Amino acid sequence: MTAPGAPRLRAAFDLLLDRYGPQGWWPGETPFEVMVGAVLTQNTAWSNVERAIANLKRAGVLSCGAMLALAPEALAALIRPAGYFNVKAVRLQALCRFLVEAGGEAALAARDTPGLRTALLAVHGVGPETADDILLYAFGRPVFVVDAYTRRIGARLGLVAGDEGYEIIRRTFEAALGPDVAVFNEYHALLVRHAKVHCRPRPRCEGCPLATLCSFDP
DNA sequence: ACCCAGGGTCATA
DNA sequence: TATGACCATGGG
Repeated sequence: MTAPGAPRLRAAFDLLLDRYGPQGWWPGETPFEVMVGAVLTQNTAWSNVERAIANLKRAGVLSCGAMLALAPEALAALIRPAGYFNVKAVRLQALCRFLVEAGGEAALAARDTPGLRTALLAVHGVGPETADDILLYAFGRPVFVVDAYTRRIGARLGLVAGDEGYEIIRRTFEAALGPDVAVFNEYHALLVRHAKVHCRPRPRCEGCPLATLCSFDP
C-alpha cells in the first residue's frame, strides 16, 4: 500500500530538483571526511565547517590515527572555525576511537544497517541526525536524514505536524519515498538548499517552487 | 544589534 | 518524558 502523503512528497521532490538541480552531496572526498563533517556541522553553517576541514587537511591530521594522537586542545584549535570546538574535539576523538575499536571502515561496512545505526548512536556526540548522515552519505544506506529543515518544510507542506519524535518523521519520509538511497541522498540535500533560500524561520515565499503545495500562510 | 546555522549532552523535575 | 542550559564561530 502507498503511504499517505507519498504523492505530495514525490511532487515536492520533483519541483525542488527542477528548481535547484542535483546537489552532489555529501561534499567530502572520503567516507572518513564525511563522518568528520557530520560531527563538525552540528548546529553550524557548512561554510565554517569547510574552514575547519581545510585546517585539518593542511595539518595532515585528517585520519583516525592522527586525530587520536593529538591533544584535545590541539585538535580544538584546528577546528575552531566550526564553533563548539572543545565539545567537537572530544566528539571527533570518540568517533575515531569507535572506528578503530570496531575494526575500521571495512568491518563497519559489513554490518547490517540497524546494527550499525545502534552502534553509531552509542558513540558520544553522535545523535540521530549525525548517525543518519553517516549511514546515508558515508555508508550508502537507505536512511532518510531528518533535520530542522525536514520538520519545518514537512510541516508547511502539511505532511507532518513538525513536533513528532525523530523516528516518526524518519519513518514517514522513508515509507513515502521507498528505500531509495539516491532519492534520500538528493532529497535531504535539496531540503537544505531550499531552506536557505525560501523556507527560513521567517519565510520568503516569493518565487517559492513549492508554492502550489504549501499550506503555510505567512 | 540582532538572528540564524546541515545537534547533542547533561542536569533537573 | 520533557524541558532548559550549555557549547561558540561567522555571515547576513
